[in-house]
Amino acid sequence: MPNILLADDHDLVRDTIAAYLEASGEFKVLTAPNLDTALEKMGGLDAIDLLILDYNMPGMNGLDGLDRAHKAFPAVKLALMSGVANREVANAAMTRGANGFIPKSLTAASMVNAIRFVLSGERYFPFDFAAPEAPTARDEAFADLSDREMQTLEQLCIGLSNKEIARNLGIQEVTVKLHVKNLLAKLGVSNRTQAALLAKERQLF
Amino acid sequence: MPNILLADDHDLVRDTIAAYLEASGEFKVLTAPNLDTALEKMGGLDAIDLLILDYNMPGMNGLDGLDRAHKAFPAVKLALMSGVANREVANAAMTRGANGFIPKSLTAASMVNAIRFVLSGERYFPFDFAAPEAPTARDEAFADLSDREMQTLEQLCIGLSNKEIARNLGIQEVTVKLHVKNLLAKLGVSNRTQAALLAKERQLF
DNA sequence: GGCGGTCCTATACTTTGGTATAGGTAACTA
DNA sequence: TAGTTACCTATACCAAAGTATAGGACCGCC
Repeated sequence: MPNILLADDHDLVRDTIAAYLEASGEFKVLTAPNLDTALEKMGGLDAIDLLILDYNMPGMNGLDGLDRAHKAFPAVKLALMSGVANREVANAAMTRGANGFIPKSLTAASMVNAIRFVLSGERYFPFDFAAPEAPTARDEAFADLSDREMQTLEQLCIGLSNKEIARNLGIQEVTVKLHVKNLLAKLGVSNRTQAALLAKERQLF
Repeated sequence: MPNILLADDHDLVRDTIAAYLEASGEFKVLTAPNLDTALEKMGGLDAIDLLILDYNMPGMNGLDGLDRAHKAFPAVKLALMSGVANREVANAAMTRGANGFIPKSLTAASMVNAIRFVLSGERYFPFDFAAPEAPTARDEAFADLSDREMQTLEQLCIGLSNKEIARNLGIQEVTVKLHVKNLLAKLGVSNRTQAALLAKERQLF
């Protein structure tokens, strides 16, 4: 019987999903409340076949958690689970070596199918996991940002002033203004607050 | 056997929690993906004893959904479920007539106990539902905001300018500036972007 | 009545944010 | 080689944001 390790910081979600999977009689399910204890458990006696990671969890900053798990246990199959992630996140997860992506919009039965599929060595990646996912013209816009504009946006997302950003990046305030103006245009918003809100909404930082 | 209606927009979470509750053999569980269909189902044949609402769900803007449900079916017990809500939200829910508050940090077994408790007519309200909940000096700060300041903050969170806010609220731009200045001070932040970010982080709007 | 609070407005001011234009460097590319 | 792009800087200007102070209207409260 395959061993599954499920890492999610919400006890309720974790317990119930684990119970549901166990009830199918097909899997043995271990759980962990965060990435670190998950990795510890994987070093233990039980050989884990599949690690399911929640996207929003202590220790998982963005997709870096995937990399950590993959590096530590390259042989173990990885699946990312998320309630909010959009297609971009799913895509990024797959390119980083994940074997599956499980949106929480899935039904419980579909999840079991997906897990079975992944365990059999396939990659499960529901391209249609949600409504057509609004054109996302804006998500593409983020890709158009230059390095400096990206760094500037990151600082905007902490609510810093142009002056502070200039100091942090080691450039002049005028230059920051330029970057801000350009990134506002690229993102199609009209001021820094909207830019910060948009970036946060897209879970960029 | 008591009838429970569980409303959550995440299929996976909803299905597994419902399955877990059903498996206890103590309840009959119906489900709905949003508030509207939940209210529809309650108008049907089955008499619902307890309605469990997810805090973040289409149709639930903040706690208004609680009010709607309570007005439509005053006799039905209400519980709010949330993965992110802080103590303030829980408190507000209770003062609005909810019979229980179920944080997703609860274990599955505790949830069943809580539901049993609520169905017996008690109010379940775990004051200690999370880590000591970081001093949250700032969460209290939100309570200090006057009505107008709150409305102003709400508009800030869409990235509007003072001029636009003034138009929306039907007051002068100077007045908006005053409200902004005051709310910045109360929240302990130094500009509108930080205020918007903070409010969003606390899931206020 | 007076007191305190919220809300609104006004004038006046400083700082910050955003735009426009122009010019310079370096790196990569056709 | 010339052209493109990202990056940096400069000057200048206008708009928006934020601060300070003062005053009036309304309310509930002691």
